[in-house]
Amino acid sequence: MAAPAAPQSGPSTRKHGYSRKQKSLGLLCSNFLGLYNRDGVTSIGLDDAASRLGVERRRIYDIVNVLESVGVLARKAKNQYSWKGFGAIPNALQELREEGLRENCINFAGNDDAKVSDDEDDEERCGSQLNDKSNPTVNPQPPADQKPDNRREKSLALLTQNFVKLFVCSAEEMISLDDVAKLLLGDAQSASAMRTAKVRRIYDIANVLSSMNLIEKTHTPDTRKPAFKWLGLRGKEENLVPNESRKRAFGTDITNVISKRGKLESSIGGELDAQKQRQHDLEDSKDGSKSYQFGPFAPVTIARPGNSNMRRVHDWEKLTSTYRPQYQNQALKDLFSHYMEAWKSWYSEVAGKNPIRIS
DNA sequence: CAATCCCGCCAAATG
DNA sequence: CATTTGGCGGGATTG
Repeated sequence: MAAPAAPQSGPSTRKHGYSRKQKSLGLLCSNFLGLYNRDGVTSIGLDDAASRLGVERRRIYDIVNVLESVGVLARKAKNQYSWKGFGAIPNALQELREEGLRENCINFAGNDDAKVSDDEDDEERCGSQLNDKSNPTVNPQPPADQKPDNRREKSLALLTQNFVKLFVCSAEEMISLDDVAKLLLGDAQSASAMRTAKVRRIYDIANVLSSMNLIEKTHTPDTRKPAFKWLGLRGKEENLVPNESRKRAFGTDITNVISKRGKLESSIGGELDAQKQRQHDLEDSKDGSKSYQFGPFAPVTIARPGNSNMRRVHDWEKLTSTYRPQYQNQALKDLFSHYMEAWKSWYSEVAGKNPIRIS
């Protein structure tokens, strides 16, 4: 009983079988976003989301927690979240930045420290480290905190906050996974053991953040180590998406592939849903001289010693609800090709680009 | 082999 | 007490 589900002994099926990509948190998040981004949506029920996305409740919590940290959602009540939209992101980031800077008491003031390649801005935790029922340094709720929120200290939400603060506060636009883990761990001394555990969570966060194009997975130029690049509101233009057409929500249910890890569809016989609609109507790409290597500004002033020169970076204030996936990762892009079709369906509807009427 | 991270058990919060 | 939230890490997948 409870046999771990026969791991489908015999992956003899050369190319078919279980694909973990199809169940990734990132994809799920994209579906979630696509499902609730249309106007008219105000509240989101966890059960509703879970069933419509075809996943267990647990997964929704993961997404919701990180989305809330960026302002896209807000917990309203039990089982109930309210949709704030992408427009709420700039503000949320702003607050995170200020909050992060405030918490950052220590200024190290290290001069001749000079890290070999990348320097990392300190973050949270400056004094206490071991369990001490003192005040929890980093915490939105300053005083009157008697509740043992030891749990909250390790919550995905908080981790996400800190993750974002890391980028929003410093001028760094690329941080290696290793550093992130180290910084989120609680500053100094990083237990190699605990780091491994933490890394799992970081992957979760990164996937969700990636699906929103706030960050992108890459690796350091020099080394081949995995890293995250902060995209922020880069590439956000108020070009289209007046989003004022119709608040009609069609039965656009996009369920994640129904397939469990240990099982493989035996009824799959090349379910290539060859959409008759051509899909090579790539948007943009109008000019081939577009280099998004480093954004228009990208204030990556490596000047660390000076620091404190935090002039207003970017102009996050007018972010539209536009949201177009433009992955560069070969892996993700490949994955997305399949998903793209479904995506474009609703996207074109919302964008009003192609008044296609799917009926 | 190492990096990535899905799945879901089961324990804290709530209601 | 029933439910809702969500740590946490085994171990499957991928690279």
